[in-house]
Amino acid sequence: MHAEPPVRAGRAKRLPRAVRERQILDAAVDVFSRLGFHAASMDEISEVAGISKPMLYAYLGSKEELFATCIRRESSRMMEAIAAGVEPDQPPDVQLWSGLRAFFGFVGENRASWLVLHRQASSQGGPFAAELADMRGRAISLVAALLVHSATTQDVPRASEREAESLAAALVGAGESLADWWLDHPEEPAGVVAARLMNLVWMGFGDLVEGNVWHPPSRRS
Amino acid sequence: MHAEPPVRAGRAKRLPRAVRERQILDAAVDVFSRLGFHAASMDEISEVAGISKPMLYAYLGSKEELFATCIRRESSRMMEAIAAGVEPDQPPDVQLWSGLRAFFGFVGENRASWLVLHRQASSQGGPFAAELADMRGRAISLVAALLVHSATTQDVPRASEREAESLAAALVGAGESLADWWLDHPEEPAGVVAARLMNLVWMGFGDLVEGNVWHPPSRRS
DNA sequence: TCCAATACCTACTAGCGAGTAAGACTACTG
DNA sequence: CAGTAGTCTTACTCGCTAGTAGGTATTGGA
Repeated sequence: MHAEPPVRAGRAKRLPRAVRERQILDAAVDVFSRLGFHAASMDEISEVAGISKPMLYAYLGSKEELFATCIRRESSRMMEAIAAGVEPDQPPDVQLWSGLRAFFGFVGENRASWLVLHRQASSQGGPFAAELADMRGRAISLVAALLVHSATTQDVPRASEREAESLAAALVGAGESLADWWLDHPEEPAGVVAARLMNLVWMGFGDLVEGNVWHPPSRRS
Repeated sequence: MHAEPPVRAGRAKRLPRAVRERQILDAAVDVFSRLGFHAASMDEISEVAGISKPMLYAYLGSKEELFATCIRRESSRMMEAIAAGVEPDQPPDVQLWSGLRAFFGFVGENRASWLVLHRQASSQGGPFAAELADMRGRAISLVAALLVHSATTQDVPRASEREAESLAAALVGAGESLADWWLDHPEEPAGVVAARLMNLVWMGFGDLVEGNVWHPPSRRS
């Protein structure tokens, strides 16, 4: 009746550019993850960010540029999280295990990021697909290198480059799909989901149906 | 210079409704697979189909209805192809193998269908996601049932319902991802790609890096 | 206290694309 | 040669959204 700013006061508080840009990117990731690239409107993003549309354009450029920036930021965050979690001096199975743990940990704590990266970016044909395919390609190459390395270590040089890469693609896809499944069954802890995938790809169904499971080497005993 | 209708003559030849509907659906799958749901316009679909826009609406309804119809048709085709390829009276590993062969065979011969199903449908939040998730869910359940069955056959009842389902989700995702990878490496035959995935999920990396591979039981020797 | 830079806004334009109104062509039926 | 049912078209309306023009607060320095 006489008072006002419960939501969306007329004018936003004045803030330095760097801070606003982060807020805008946060809002953009949120909206893009919920609606997808096309269905998301710049009006809604600006509203969620708490500023007006021209600010968006002044700071982040066009809609496409904004989306690309989101993808770059989120993919960097994810790759860093995984790199931080992996233990490079361990045997291959342990490296894979720690990588999977880090991946599922990230997804669990950054659902919006994951949705933008996995669903939205891959389905837009624009320059984003390239951006995204690039990150995905790096992940696949990483896994492929791990495979080749562990194979050659065992004196089994039969894994060709292409074979390793295709297996890595399958593994990455399995991780993505399992992450999606996990979003619908959030009651499970990240470690359990990661362990399942680890068992699948390391042991295989053939072993699993016979009761043979993989488990991490105990740290201290 | 005096004759013409190489492209888009003024008026389309008169055809019975059923035939036109098939043409329209073919065109729609093509355009949707290239551009995605939102970026595809009804104008372009009608042009590719060789008719005018009101025909689209008269026969197939709104854009959403059209897309849903595409998804239903293509998913049915795929499920039938897989069902036709699987051999129900065989042991679990052979069943899985024949299913994978059928799947990659279908994708290889129906790239557009696959793109619509996998990329476009899953990223639209509308009622399509439900439609698509439904088919995907059926596939996952099928695999899960196969897993549970093969586990119980071996007197290892430890695979819980949920565990089997999540493993099946991972496997389906691995198949999808590998199919996408395959689109970028089409020189490989379907059977080779299918065999790789079969080895991965049945034997596991642990066996593969040691040189142990799975291969189908020879039919006649 | 003035000034300039930077943050921020309201209020538009422009164009694309879903969906439709109203009618024209074709073919079969009597 | 009607008449009628089904096929097919041109030529719109109308809403929505990317992007912008032009102007107003706020701050910090001279």
